[in-house]
Amino acid sequence: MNDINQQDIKQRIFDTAVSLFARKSYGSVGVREIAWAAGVSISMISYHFGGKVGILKAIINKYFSLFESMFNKVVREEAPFEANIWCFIDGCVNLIRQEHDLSLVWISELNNEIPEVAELKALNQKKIAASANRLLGQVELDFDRDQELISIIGPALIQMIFSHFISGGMLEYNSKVKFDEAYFKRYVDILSELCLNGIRGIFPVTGASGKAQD
Amino acid sequence: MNDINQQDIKQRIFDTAVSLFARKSYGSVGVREIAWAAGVSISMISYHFGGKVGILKAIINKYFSLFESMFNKVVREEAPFEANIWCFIDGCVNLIRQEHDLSLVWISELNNEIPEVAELKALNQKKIAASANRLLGQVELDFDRDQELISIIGPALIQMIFSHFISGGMLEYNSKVKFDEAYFKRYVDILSELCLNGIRGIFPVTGASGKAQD
Amino acid sequence: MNDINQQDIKQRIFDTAVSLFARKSYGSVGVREIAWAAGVSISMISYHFGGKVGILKAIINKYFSLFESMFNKVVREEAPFEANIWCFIDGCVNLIRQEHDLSLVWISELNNEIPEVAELKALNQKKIAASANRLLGQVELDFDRDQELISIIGPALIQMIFSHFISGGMLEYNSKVKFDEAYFKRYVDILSELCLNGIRGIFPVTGASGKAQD
Amino acid sequence: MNDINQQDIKQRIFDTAVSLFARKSYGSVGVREIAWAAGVSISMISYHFGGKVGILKAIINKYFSLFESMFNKVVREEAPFEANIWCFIDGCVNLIRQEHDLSLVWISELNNEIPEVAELKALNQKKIAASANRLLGQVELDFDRDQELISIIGPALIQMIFSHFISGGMLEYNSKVKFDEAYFKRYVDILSELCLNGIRGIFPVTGASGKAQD
DNA sequence: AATGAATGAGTTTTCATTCAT
DNA sequence: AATGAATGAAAACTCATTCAT
Repeated sequence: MNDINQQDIKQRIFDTAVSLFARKSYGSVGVREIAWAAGVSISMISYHFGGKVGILKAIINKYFSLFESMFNKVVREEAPFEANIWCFIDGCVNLIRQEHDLSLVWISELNNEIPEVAELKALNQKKIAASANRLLGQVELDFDRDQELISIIGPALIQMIFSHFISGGMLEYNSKVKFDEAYFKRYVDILSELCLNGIRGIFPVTGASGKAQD
Repeated sequence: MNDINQQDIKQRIFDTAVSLFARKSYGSVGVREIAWAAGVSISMISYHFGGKVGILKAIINKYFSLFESMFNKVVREEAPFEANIWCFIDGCVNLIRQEHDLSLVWISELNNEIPEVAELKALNQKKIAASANRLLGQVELDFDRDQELISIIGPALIQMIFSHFISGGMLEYNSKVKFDEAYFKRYVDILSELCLNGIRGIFPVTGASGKAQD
Repeated sequence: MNDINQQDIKQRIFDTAVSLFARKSYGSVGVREIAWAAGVSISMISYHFGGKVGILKAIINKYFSLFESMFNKVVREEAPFEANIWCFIDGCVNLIRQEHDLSLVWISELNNEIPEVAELKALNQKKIAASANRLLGQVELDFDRDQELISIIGPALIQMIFSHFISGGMLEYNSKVKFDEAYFKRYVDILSELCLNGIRGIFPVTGASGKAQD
Repeated sequence: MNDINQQDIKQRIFDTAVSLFARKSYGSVGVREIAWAAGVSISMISYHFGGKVGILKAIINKYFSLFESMFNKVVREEAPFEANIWCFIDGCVNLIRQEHDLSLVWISELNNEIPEVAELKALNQKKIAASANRLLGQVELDFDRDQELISIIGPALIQMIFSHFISGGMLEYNSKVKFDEAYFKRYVDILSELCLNGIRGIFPVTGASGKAQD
């Protein structure tokens, strides 16, 4: 084997597993299937990832590093809240589109009960919470009153962003719509409007307009 | 065993499976685990449901019948669009809260690849689409222009409604919030506002205000 | 399958495993080998014994129940110490000859490190110690002085008794000796004499002659 | 790596393997475990010993060379039989104490069924037999009559000597005894007495007193 | 209707060894 | 001399289902 293939194998296992997990869920995919699809021998999975669960952990870690760098790139504290929301949604959508299967595995295996994975989940939660707080830090919030609100809108936003990609087959009944560049531009706009108008409606005067308004 | 137990057994299997599938996903739960947890013999699963997948199909069917009757109860064509949206969200949330595990299994196993289940999925999609159309039928829509919009907001709404229940552990970072009756009242209100304000923002003059408004 | 075979399978697995473990050691025998040799399907091992280690545990338990009932049958507190020693050795030798492989597995896997087996070992130790104490209870011992002595002679006696069966191949160099009934009669006599004369030599006047001497 | 490390590696593998085999038996220890524990790469085992079984062969050879030189040092043909017995037991005990794990592996893997190892066993048997004959050669034996006796007492003596080290955990019920220098002095004395008194009892007049006695 | 023994294909993981470097 | 990636066979075990009772 040459150097290219050596690096290849680990990557090929990873990519194949991501693709299979996304389509069939972690629990329904066996190591054999991954190995066969990747064109490597079964033992390579234990060798490179220490077992099946190791791939999942690698996937989660990978997704988070991508999410984090995306967040740091698109959200700027000096920007207006509205712009940041749009940029965040746009960043998420771009990330999901670029790393479609990876993102899908992450969102799908969120309530995975494997103990080792639960640790990573906990870590992820903290990171997400920290990121979210940076985003929300811009808005003048009465925390005692609005904490509840945030704990509702936060997850709702995430699920909304993922909705198109999760529902997958559910959308097929409407086959006229083409999922092209323009579609996703609209997708981001609509979700962004939905979110901002929604928040404005709920915080009638102060609040959602953000500090940047001043 | 007497007749009471007979019915018992099938029900006990169903309930136990729902609970286990919700916590650990369909793929990660074995028939033995179900049988043991339900206190019945393993063969009973094949006997009553024709196999493991039979339980999943029963779950999906059950959820749909519940969903359908909920929808028919809360959505009224003569009511204003806004009221219907609120009632729909409220109905969904109530259904999820009453049949928490059942709902979770349904939403989680949406992109299950088992062929037999895929058929049910197709059926479900049609039913949901039909229901959604009844809801949306109230609004004056330019279908050629707004079809895209609907195909975005529809799934987004569903995922938003489920967001609190899906994200589960993700919310723990905010431990001050108690998930009581008042919380879910607020939950419905907020999501409803978010949705309606959002739509109003996007359809500035005509549109979202709906036929009923006239 | 008829009733005879049903009971047969578990027993056949047990017997086959005992035979294989005795010849090749627990660690070197796989479940497949056992299943094949016993003419049953591999899953039957997990089914009936909960796994490979379950067979070993069953073996140990079985041996101990045999050992215990043997001990209770041959050792009588009212008999003289010398007679009891002879009877004990004779009982052991008979047990080993009747349950040759079982005994061999037990003695061979004594320092097995499998955790689950260690628990059984501990239990066994207590039982053996209790039995040994009943045997030694007859002798007037200065415990503070003779505890050491007992802790040396006890294991030495056990190993001596097993020596012929452990060494297996080691004896082959002397092929003229036939291992028949007469041989084992001599075997018991010799070991018994060795033991008693040895003890008499060490406890010159009091002691080993035992209470029964009075 | 320099020459020092080269020798180091082979030795480290050997020592680590001896320690692991002693604790967990040959069959239960894998090459990786050895390599990891020794801090060398896995291939080194095949490289230096030609495979896992090569280590075991090396262990057996090593133990025999130690045993042989011990025997030649402690047993002297001109010495009285009793003295030789004591010296032999003392030599064995010292060897076992100095090379505890090595000795344990040897005694534990005696009935190992690996073909390559069986050859070594055969060789060992001859050497032991030859050594034993030198020891017994001192005694006036009627070989036709006493061959049986020897074939019994020989292995019994070996097992007796090892008994303390084999039984390991079995002794724990008697925790007051400390296994110090004085203990092993007593250990040798007791076993020696046991053996000699035993033999004297069996060969009442002639025999065990030995040629050298005259 | 209900059981539990039995199955064989399935699971993941580990094995000792080989090979190119 | 030494490595570590790679392998294929084998490890123990679990799977959902079937079948005689």
